[in-house]
Amino acid sequence: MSNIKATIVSSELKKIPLLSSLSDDARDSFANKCRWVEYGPDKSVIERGMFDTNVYFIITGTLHVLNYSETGRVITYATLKDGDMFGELAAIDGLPRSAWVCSITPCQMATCPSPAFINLLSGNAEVSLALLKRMSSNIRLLDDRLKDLTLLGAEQRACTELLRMAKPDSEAPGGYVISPMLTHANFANLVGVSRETISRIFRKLREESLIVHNKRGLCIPNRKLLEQRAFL
Amino acid sequence: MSNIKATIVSSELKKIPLLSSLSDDARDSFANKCRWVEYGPDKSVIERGMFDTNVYFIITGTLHVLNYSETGRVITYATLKDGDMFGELAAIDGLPRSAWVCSITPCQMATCPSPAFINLLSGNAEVSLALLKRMSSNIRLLDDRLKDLTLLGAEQRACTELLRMAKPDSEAPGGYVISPMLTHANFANLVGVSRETISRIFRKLREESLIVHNKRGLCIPNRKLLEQRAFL
DNA sequence: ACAATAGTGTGATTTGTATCACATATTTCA
DNA sequence: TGAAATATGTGATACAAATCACACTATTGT
Repeated sequence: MSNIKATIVSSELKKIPLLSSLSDDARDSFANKCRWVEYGPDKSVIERGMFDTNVYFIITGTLHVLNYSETGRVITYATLKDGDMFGELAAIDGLPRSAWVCSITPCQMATCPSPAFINLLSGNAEVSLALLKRMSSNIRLLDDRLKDLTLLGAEQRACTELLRMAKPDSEAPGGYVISPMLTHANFANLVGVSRETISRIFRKLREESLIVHNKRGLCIPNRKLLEQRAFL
Repeated sequence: MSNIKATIVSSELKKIPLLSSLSDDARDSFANKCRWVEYGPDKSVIERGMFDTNVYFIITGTLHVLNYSETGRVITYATLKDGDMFGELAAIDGLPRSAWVCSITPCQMATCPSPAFINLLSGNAEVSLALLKRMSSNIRLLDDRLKDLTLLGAEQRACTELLRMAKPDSEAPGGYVISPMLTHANFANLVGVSRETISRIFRKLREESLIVHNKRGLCIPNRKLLEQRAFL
């Protein structure tokens, strides 16, 4: 890779929170170990069971982390966006990939081989700690979803997931939005129910004005009310 | 804490795989930051929502990591044993505890405050990396269980969990054992089904000789057969 | 050795959610 | 602009698993 390209990669890597503690020099030299990769929409970046160990840093684009059953049903673990990373598990433990990662939108990413990543971690306690934090929050989320899945019904889980995804709405004071909203089918995979069930649940929530659909996505006018619904 | 006590703690900490890369000196000085704690059986060590951030290293004893629903139903995430650790999430990110940890048998543990643990990680890339590995395998397990829960039926999940828990049987060549076996109720919480359903599933598996109960616990004479059952 | 407690087995019934089978919208792009 | 492809809405039915209710069996302790 040319130095010019590496310099470009390095400046793009500034957008990755995990690497924010690196000095310019350290980031430059790490960027030298990275490759620039681009994917179109609906492309598979990582496939379950493969033995590659590269780490990916998302500069722009959206991807889904998911798994299939033999019968073709899907479970979605997470939606990844600009600034996120993935592929760290295999890079750390060398085991085969545990899930698929597929691009939704076109994606630009920097990727580096496992040894370069391990080397980065060994030499930078701050990056190491940042990754530990990332993985902690990952585990907390997985714990929560596992709990929801065994202890809650479909409607409660759907509400909980809506609350997790909602961000304060800049255009409606006090309100929350999910924008852009996933398709029912995708949301269903995330919650672990059928598409039809999500459709029925949303109808009810809409009838009670707990959620509102518009062009911006899905709005939650009153978060408290939805929380009440999620907890009983 | 007296130096004598710290020395004892240090030698006990040798049993913790996570700390195995530490030199005697480094371990001694870390042991100085630790406190020795003991719990009887059925005691709560960590409670969901609490803001303490201590890390625990299990010298002897067994504990369960779990969560309750409002209705009293339980989900068990993991069983921890000698050499394991817990409490690292809160120590790393400072957030409230995400689950309960309860002693099953009497327990002896070393515990240290979050800053001492963070300090240990910052100064020891090897320990840091070992923890990253531990958390990676944790995430893989959670991913798997989440997948099983949404994509598989109760019987398949029960078989999968049996396979996960089984270890090669030293007394029966080629066979596997789970020893000691959990109660049906506990196993049910782990798999995310009712106790009665586990009872019925075990009856079927016993009728087909896929599992055998005896005083040592639960034996799996032919792992391959059980795997077949789990995958269809 | 006995009662008390904890764990297990099994039928009958109810429940939630998947599945099937369409109708109806909405978006995409030729 | 119209046709194809995607996404959504909704009833009817099927089914797996929870729940309820109780008998039975081990384990524990005094």
